[in-house]
Amino acid sequence: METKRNFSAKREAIYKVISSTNTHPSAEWIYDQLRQEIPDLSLGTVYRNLSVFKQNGKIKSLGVFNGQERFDYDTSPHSHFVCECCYEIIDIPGGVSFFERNTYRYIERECGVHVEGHSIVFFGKCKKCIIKDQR
Amino acid sequence: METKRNFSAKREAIYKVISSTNTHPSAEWIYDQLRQEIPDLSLGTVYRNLSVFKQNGKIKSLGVFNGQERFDYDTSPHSHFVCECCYEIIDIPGGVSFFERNTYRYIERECGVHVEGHSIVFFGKCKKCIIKDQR
DNA sequence: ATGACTGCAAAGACTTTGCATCTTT
DNA sequence: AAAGATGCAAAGTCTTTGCAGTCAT
Repeated sequence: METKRNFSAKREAIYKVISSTNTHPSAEWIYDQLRQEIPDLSLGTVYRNLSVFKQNGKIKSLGVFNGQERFDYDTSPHSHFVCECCYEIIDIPGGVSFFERNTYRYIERECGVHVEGHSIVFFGKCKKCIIKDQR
Repeated sequence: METKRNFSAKREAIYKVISSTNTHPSAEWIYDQLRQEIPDLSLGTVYRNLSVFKQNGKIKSLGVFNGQERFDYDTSPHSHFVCECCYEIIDIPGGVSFFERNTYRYIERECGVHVEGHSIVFFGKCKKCIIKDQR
């Protein structure tokens, strides 16, 4: 059996940042959070570890918004709201995101594909941006 | 009154390409389609016109997949399937994409935001890639 | 003529990667 | 010591943009 190492101080730190925020961060945001604590951290390391986490299934990519890929440590099914002004991403509480299993089957039948997941994103303007624009 | 020009041979050609395909193209794909017909077309022009169409509401962005922004001339509400192997994007027939108006209201109440739209994307493997992988 | 559109190439933004070095086991 | 992780900087990919020239009205 291969013994996978799967530990490093920096990896832990990166995971801690992403799993302790509800900001759905980008690589750079994580990097900025850690610079003070870990001055010799490299942005490449953040990218490499995010890639590892993604493959592990420890995090999920929410897609690219405003040019940056955004991540979520909460891999349970839920949907998101993205502000088109400031690109804040927030979780939507409740079961808005769920599809019946039948929906997957329907698509598979209808399109001849195999469905493995889905993503629901609502767009609009967040509270802060609404207020900001009223001034 | 301002008189908007809103015409150019190249703009028309670009719109014709995007509106005559069901591939949900990227800028580069459109460019490649037109190179033969219009040898002096520039990729920058494709990007600029796509940006115009987006602002016009003549096309919709489906988001960034595999690093490239993909577009749809069909702006009516419908959802999509994206193959995670080859990044083919196909339309899902039927009403899979609709939310009750109440859903928007629910999110607005719950999150304090203003919802303007949404996007539903299913992920998986397309027919071609399923077959390819069986060999 | 005027304002809009375009080609070209440079610049921008984000992400990936090669290689030497450092860590963990 | 061996395998893996990292820093650094270069390279890669996609997109935007400045400017001079072109096109439609």
